[in-house]
Amino acid sequence: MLDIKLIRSDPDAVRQALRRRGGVAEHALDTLLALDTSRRELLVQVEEKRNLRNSVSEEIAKAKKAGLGGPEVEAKVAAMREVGGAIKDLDAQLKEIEAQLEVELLQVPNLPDPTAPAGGEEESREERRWGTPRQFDFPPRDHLDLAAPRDLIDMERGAKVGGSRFAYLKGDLVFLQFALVQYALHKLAAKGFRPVVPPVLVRDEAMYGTGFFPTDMQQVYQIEADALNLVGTSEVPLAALHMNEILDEADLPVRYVGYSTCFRREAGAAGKDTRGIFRVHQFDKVEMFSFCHPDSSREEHDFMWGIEREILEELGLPYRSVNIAAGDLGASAAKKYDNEAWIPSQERYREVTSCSNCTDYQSRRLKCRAKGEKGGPYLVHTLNGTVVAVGRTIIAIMENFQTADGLIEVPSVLRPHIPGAPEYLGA
RNA sequence: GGAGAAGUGGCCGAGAGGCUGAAGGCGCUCGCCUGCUAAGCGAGAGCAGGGGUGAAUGCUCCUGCCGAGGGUUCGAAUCCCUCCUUCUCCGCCA
Repeated sequence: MLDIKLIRSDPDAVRQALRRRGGVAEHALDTLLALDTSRRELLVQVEEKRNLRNSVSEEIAKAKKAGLGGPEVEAKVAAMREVGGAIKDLDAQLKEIEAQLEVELLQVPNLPDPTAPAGGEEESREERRWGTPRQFDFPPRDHLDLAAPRDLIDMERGAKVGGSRFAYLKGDLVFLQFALVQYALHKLAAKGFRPVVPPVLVRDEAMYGTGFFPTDMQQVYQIEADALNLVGTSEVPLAALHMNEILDEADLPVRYVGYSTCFRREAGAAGKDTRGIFRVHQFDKVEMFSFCHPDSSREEHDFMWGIEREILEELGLPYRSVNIAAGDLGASAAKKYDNEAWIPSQERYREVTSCSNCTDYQSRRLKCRAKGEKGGPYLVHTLNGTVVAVGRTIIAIMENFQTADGLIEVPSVLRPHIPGAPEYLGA
């Protein structure tokens, strides 16, 4: 959510920034400004009436205390009864306008960072490239084919039990999954991120607070009976962890690394990435999250992006990093890097991790602030980044490190976390 | 799931329709005082929204905030309803 005061005081700057996203929600600004104006007009009226009522009520109290009843007091009571009615009416109008304002405001995305390229998807800019896609002296298989001989990924039964885009992960891949998780958690904990296993079912409040509602509602599994939502990423419960709180400035940046299962409806993705576990309804992910001082979120963003690259490099996965264009950013993000690992079967780079700076967009909704000796409270900045998206990383490892015999070489950093510390899986 | 109890400022805790944004205590900040510290004395201190004013850090006024949201009333921390949370007992359970 943007600051209505900013929109009020400098609408042109906001307009221009939104234009870099391709003009999203630009049209909403005029509505927003009009609503804001009538809101403030009404507010003054209501408050004047409240003021009147408060002072006259006090007079009534004094008169009664002094034992003075009589017609004068009765007249005042009657007058205030009327004022009370007027307040009620005005209040209802005010509530209505505030609700509209809220609806509009919730739909305006964050202002992009100046260093995010303007324009749509095609304007996203490759910033880095690491490693060289391997030249195979045999035809490389994709992750499903590699899994098939030892039944490591069972899509058929996944579909039988859960429907399409569900899978059973079996055998060695389960160990590989937890090796990745363990490796990621250890690394992040060593860098000062506090490990967290968060709730994966959350209230609407958390979804709105993080900006997934209302924009991405159709991507979310909603449990109507209990008014809960399955999270698509632990970013949601991690961000909401400090909802309605004032953090101590001395504690900033407050960093967490969360491990959770993630659930996504993938509505509108029909026919896209249908093979294997690249795009499924359920996957596990290790996610990092940071609440930081507004002045240092750019550095924090680079720090977190750096961790993501370090991990891909330690795993030995060739990748490239892309600075996502403004028009392709999620609603909450001001800037985002995607890290794309080379997927041999697709002969292209595909997103495995990403890292977003949401500035104060989420914290304003979440009411998450910090306070120091000098000043505050002020809104913190929030950042999130994938540490390991287990499914996609497994795919990348399987495909990049396959042997002609169909074995999978285990990245050395993961071996200690697998029983027997094997060099190859499937041996 | 059933039966009870409770949610007040950074913390503890009073308050049971009318100068209560909220006693008292602890903690905190700034003065004063004693050679330092402690004690003592004095003062101050919350958040949000809005109006006025100023070039500005600001000043000033108003409104709201005693878990959240409604209601009753001239007036609600106090009465009523709904929800949330916590605690106790029973049941169930990994």
